[in-house]
Amino acid sequence: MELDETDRTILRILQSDARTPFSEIAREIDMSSATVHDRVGRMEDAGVIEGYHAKIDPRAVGLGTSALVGLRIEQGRETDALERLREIDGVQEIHLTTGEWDVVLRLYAEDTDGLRELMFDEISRIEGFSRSQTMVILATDLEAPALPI
Amino acid sequence: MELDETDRTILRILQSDARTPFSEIAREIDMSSATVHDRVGRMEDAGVIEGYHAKIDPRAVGLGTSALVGLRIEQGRETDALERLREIDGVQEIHLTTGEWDVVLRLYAEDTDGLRELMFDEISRIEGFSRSQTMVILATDLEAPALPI
DNA sequence: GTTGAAAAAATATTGAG
DNA sequence: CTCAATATTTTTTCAAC
Repeated sequence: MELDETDRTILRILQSDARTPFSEIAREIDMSSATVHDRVGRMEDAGVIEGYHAKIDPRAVGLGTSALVGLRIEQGRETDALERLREIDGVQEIHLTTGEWDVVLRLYAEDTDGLRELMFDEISRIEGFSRSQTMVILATDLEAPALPI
Repeated sequence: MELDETDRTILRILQSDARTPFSEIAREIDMSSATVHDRVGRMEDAGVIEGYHAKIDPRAVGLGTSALVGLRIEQGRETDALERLREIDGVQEIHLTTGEWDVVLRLYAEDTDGLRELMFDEISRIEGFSRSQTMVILATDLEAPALPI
């Protein structure tokens, strides 16, 4: 789908606040709210807008500990291993990467003990990983909720 | 702030769809929409809900390439280096970690050339980094927009 | 594609238990 | 904290350009 500058402005606004009324967006882009409604609908249909999500403070829900985990997967076991990773509660992201690791995970847990449980009782039990490295996130300095559109 | 099971259910719903009408949430938790309104407002005020954001497909806006970058920072240069990193367009996340790297970044760029520009023209120019490793994300298998509440 | 206006639906507010 | 009722806003639809 082709996006013009108006579409991109709408995306910027909805990225920073998904609950901005269409009427307010309409004022900012100097068009009617019916147009905003139309354009947003088309971007939703086209998959440009994938969804609207509340951002929750992880600590507030008892998930104060996070980590990045690099994994090496033995050849031929990729599909199975990934499928099992996907099913684990606390595995928030799975990225396939170039470089030292084949896969990098982002984990969330209650505390370091929860992290240990995730690593030893869940992830380590999956066959196919030859090596791993855990990087505990001490602090997140920036986690921009919006892409630089 | 103390969250009861009702609050957590509301959070789960708003995480998966931030635009769910309060009336529908009310039906699901079997309370009035005024109560939902009240609880959501209190969770917003308390910072439990940090915001509502549209999730945009990065490829649709020309940001089809992403990478993780590990960095080592020379002692004493942490504050300055982080501040400059924060200002760079395309640096989406900055995590301070234990282990091999002091800092791990998540970058977004148009393509591999944009990634090179980010790395060589922006990040490498910042003083204080002694070593770095770039892991290009070939694919993202999972990127859950919701925490396991 | 866009618009204004009407209809439908949702949210914000109020007052009371 | 919760609710019902009311007031206000927003979303949605639609005929017309």
